Amino acid sequence: MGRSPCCEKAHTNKGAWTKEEDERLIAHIRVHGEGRWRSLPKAAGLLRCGKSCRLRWINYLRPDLKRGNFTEEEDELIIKLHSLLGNKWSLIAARLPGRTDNEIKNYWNTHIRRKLLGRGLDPTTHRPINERASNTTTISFGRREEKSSDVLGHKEERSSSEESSAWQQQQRLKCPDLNLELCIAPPFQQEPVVEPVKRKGNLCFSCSLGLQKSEECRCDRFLGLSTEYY
DNA sequence: AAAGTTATCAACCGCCTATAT
DNA sequence: CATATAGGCGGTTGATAACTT
Repeated sequence: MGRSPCCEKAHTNKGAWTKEEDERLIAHIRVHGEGRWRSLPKAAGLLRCGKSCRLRWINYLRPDLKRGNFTEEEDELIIKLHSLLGNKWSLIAARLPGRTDNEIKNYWNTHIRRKLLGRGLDPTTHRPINERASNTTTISFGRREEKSSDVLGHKEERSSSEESSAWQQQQRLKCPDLNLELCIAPPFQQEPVVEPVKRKGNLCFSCSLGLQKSEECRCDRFLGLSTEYY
């Protein structure tokens, strides 16, 4: 017994949306508003999964979507937010009006990741890549064709090349094709942007309730970042 | 011009959480 | 409190456009 499917898969369309499907979805949401995604397809006369409708609306049809290329300011804001939040794309998207989490996620994977690598920064940790060599310990589990003997102190023990190759053969049998590398690094120490107490104080009541984008919001900062970007 | 490779991005999948019953 | 359901999220896939050989 697995988890029940979110909708009836047998009678639902998949893949790219047609113009007609888009129009039906838009017309339905204009009249009934967002929400009740599970029942929406039937009500709107769509042969789609509710989740698919929600995704199509949020990522593509919503009228407030910005579209177009990301600006340099948006790039830097995404990088800054990612260094603070990690892969929390929905939280990052919440700070970029008109952009969706899916769009930002795709943009990160295709552009920003490379941009950071070009700057010599690890896109995951936001730390310099060459820092890895000095601050990390690498443990390798693997067979080393030529040098395994000297590392483990077997070099002197080998009296002939024949004996050496027999020992290597033995090691191969113990670790067939195993070539794993584990890297251990100290946790990333990010300079706190603001003091925690102060940060809390900067959140207005609606934000403290998790309503960052509400009309009642009186915050001018979020996670220590000025909202001057937009 | 054709074939092969790479980049892009819309859409799907499955898991998790919040809420309703 | 336990269970069911809906919504939301992040990771991944697949189609296709763009580019290279």
